[in-house]
Amino acid sequence: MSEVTRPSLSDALTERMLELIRTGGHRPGDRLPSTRELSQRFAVTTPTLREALRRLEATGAIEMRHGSGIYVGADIERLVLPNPNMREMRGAQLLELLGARIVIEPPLAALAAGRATGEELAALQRVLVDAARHLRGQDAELHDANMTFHRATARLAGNRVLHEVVDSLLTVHGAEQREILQIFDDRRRDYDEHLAILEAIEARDAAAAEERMRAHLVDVKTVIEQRLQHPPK
Amino acid sequence: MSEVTRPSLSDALTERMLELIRTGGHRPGDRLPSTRELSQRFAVTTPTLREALRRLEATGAIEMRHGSGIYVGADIERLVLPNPNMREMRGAQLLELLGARIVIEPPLAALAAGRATGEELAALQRVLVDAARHLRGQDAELHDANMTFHRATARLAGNRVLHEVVDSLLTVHGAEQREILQIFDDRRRDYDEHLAILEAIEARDAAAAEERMRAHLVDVKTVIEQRLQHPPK
DNA sequence: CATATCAAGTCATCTAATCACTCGTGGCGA
DNA sequence: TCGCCACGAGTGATTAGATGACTTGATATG
Repeated sequence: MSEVTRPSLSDALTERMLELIRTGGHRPGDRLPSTRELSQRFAVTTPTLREALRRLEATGAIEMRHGSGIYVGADIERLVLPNPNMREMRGAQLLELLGARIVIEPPLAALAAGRATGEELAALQRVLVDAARHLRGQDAELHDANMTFHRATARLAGNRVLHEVVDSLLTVHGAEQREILQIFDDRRRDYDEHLAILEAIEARDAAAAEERMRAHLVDVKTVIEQRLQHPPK
Repeated sequence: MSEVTRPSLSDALTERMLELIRTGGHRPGDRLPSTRELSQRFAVTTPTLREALRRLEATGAIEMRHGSGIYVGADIERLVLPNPNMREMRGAQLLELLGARIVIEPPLAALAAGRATGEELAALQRVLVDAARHLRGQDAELHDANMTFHRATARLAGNRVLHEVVDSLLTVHGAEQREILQIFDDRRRDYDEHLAILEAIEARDAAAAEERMRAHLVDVKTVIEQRLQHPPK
């Protein structure tokens, strides 16, 4: 069974700190307790506490001033940790991850069909050629090639924010994504569907590209749902 | 005069780590040297190094996997530390951010209409009531209330991954988002459109909810585009 | 061929100090 | 009285080495 990522002590600490700031009625600029007091209150040592604090500092939630204290950041709304937080989502969320991709990626395929240049299309082709080479190779390499296709398609859409979102989804949820591929386990079908998407984009048929990308992801999701209910012996 | 922050050892370390990733020819997914080796190379102790690593982890530059190693994150290109760092707010990026939201949020509104419970709807209503109170108040508070509506709607869709995506978009690009609101500058219209979306969700009319959310965001985008071309003096 | 076991490599955390910086306070001299 | 400055209590920054927990690939076993 795939344990994705353990919740480390320091992960939990980060959340407890956020909780402390939120429920403690602290406002931007307020000073928080000292590191000594915090480490005692949370029953961890200084270095461990500091790791949690550094994460909060990196996202702007707090500010650490040498010799002075720890202060609540100006942007109180920023009390979310994008990366470590997302990674803690696990397990049954395979389906939710696919659900998210079903919402986001098809429109991207349509956009890509509308604006991809010849050179970009050639690059996308090479990605698939590369994937074909791994059809009988190692799982890891095939997985990489498949993910590269989705990332590349997202990039062709020409919206950096959306590209970032897809990229981040596939990276942050890399473990889940890998598990999905393992359960899906139909290399040929994956490849064929990718090819169909590429052809639609090459033909600059936005509607077809969108529909094929959606069908592709729905396909995968359907298989995963079945496999989860009736695990193959 | 308050010198803001003096460069601490760990600050410098963070930058040296970034430098190592960039100039070391590392690509996303590559494994970096072990903590032990890194701490020796930089001549600091493990805890100090870890603080720097945690910051990089929080911004997505790297990923730390217990027992496995430290890996280069996906967005290797835009690695910035948020301390005194302000994000660039270029016009093109504002439009791309809105473009992303136009792709993602309408389907979420549809999902929300399909599954929101009475209690959740009541909560969403309260958010709008709260926003109404700020229609003549401070910019910051109104902005918060407006963003809360979008976040809350995303949450109602019931897909944690998608909710996380929207939340993350509004948080990470908080500065751009605030600028958008400032340029848009039509409080009444914003509020009315939010209200229309809420009504569609309450009526469990998924199609209408989706369409109104899309219209709302397209509205905003159109205004931003015009304002960017013909800035009001 | 599949499964179970094992060991090396790696991150996570602990402990107990010392060093470096900030800022208010009070002494000192003018 | 006023202003300058030295000082110290409080706080964050860093150190050192050791141990625990986890992952992963190799090996052994059925």
